[in-house]
Amino acid sequence: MSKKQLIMESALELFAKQGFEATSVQQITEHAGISKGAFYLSFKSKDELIIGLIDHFMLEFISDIDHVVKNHDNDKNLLNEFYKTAFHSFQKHSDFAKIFIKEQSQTVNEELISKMHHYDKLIDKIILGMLERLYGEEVIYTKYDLIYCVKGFMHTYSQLFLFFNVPLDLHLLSQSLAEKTSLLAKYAETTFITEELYKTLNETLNEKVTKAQILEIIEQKIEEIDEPTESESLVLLKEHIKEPNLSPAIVKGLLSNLKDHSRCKQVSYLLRNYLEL
Amino acid sequence: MSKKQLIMESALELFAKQGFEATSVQQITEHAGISKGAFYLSFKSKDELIIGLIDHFMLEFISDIDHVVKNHDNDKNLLNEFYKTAFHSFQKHSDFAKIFIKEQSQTVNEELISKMHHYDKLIDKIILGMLERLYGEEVIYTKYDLIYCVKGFMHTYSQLFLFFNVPLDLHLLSQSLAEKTSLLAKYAETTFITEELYKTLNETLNEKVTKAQILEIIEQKIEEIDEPTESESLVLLKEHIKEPNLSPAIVKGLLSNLKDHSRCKQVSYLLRNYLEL
DNA sequence: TATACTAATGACTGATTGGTCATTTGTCAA
DNA sequence: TTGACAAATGACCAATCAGTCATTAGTATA
Repeated sequence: MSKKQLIMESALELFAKQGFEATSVQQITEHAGISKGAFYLSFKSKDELIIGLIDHFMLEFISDIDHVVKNHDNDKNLLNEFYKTAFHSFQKHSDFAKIFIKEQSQTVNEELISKMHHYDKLIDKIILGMLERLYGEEVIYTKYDLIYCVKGFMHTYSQLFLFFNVPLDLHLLSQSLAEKTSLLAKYAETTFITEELYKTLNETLNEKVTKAQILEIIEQKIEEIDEPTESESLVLLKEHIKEPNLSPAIVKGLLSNLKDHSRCKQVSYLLRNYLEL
Repeated sequence: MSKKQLIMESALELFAKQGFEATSVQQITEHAGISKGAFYLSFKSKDELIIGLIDHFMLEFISDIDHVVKNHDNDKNLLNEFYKTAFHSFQKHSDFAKIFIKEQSQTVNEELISKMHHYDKLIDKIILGMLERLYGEEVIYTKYDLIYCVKGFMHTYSQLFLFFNVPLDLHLLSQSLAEKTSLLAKYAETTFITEELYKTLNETLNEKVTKAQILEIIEQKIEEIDEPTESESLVLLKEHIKEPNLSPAIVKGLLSNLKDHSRCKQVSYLLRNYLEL
């Protein structure tokens, strides 16, 4: 494990327990068994660390639910699978989920706030796509409102397994929320969040991932990954992004090499978005 | 205005903007135009201040919605009035609402956590009473689940006017949520939070379960369960709790016998908590 | 073994924290 | 005007913070 990963894991645990502000760099380095100086060899600052954590896990979460919505072929079960995937991800990375909920609107750091909004919008987009696919014209006026209901459900119910250590039947939970969502989609008529209001709320942020950002993420992944296929695919794609030199078919093939690798699928998602595929 | 009130108002503003941890006593006293020493004449510590704030506003909020539920005589409009009152209160005390959402699960302070749980339970009770009054037998199995839906709606939609400064039509919002709640109450069937799960959650929140309580729960389960493995495991664990006589490995094994049985996993959870495993 | 280079250390800095307390200021009645 | 007492002050404390950097340890090459 790289030092960077070691630090991130230690920090994750402490941030989840105490919150970001209340956790000192000293505590993190002691918990990781390294010196304070070593921390600053991996991260320029404490802020850079939390942003790294947010990026890492949010990308994984988003690529997970995006994958389900894009590739699940049984519409009847899609809602169910969506919730199951989301909650499974929360449970798997419960320390991160705690941090995410805690720092969601509590931070002072400007960059972090816009990061959060950015990811929130990506989630919105995925939920919206799902609702459109499932209900089409039926929800044309209510879909923006429904996004908030879905997120409301996810928030309240996720508290259950995040902050009370209760064993829960995620399958039943997903089924229950799928039923509720479906009921609202089919019968709710009084919409509060219209398309216009939704657009107004979100017009604040509209930034794409920059070339530099995506290159940095790929480089980080290359160091992290040992498997030759994935590693080589990443190197080739990195060069292609610096200066396009591969045919669409090759790019697509390389991306599919990454799609099913658990630690590469989020970068695969980012690349698909960046290359507009 | 008393010095105490002056300090509370200044702190409210700063906590809402920056969070509790990130706001220093110095900042508060400067903002209030008093000396640092004067702060400690009114409050024994910074923690006492935040607890005072939580108490003050939560009591007002809770008495507001309780009053609506208890005294509103037109059942047809009750849901609507409930949401309107809640959101009106959020809007009127938006600084406090921000603090409440931010610190809800982020704080380290033990007293504050139990305060929060206490008020959360009071809110639950009010919502539950409202649902029972409106739908009676109809929601006998779904009402605990519905509490979480109502709170989910309140949480997501309140973010809108708390963190985006957009003028919103609270009347329409309340109407929309009342319709949604009513739909779920009438048609939702797949309940996730059963009465038993709800009670389990709230028991663990409270002070620790006592030995007598846990023994009683186990005895009740033993009578309820027919399967020999689960039943025998319960009997052995009961003896172990009366007087510890089993090795950690055996205890762990017995608990895992219970974990996957749908009607035993709650008691398994309680035991794990009680035995601090 | 000698050299060159990177990785890692932890004592240190200056700033800030929550909280204290000797001192000053303000307000009374006598 | 004086004395008594409460209200208010802010310099001060030890602890802790994020971040730095001269120094050392470890490793690879010649």
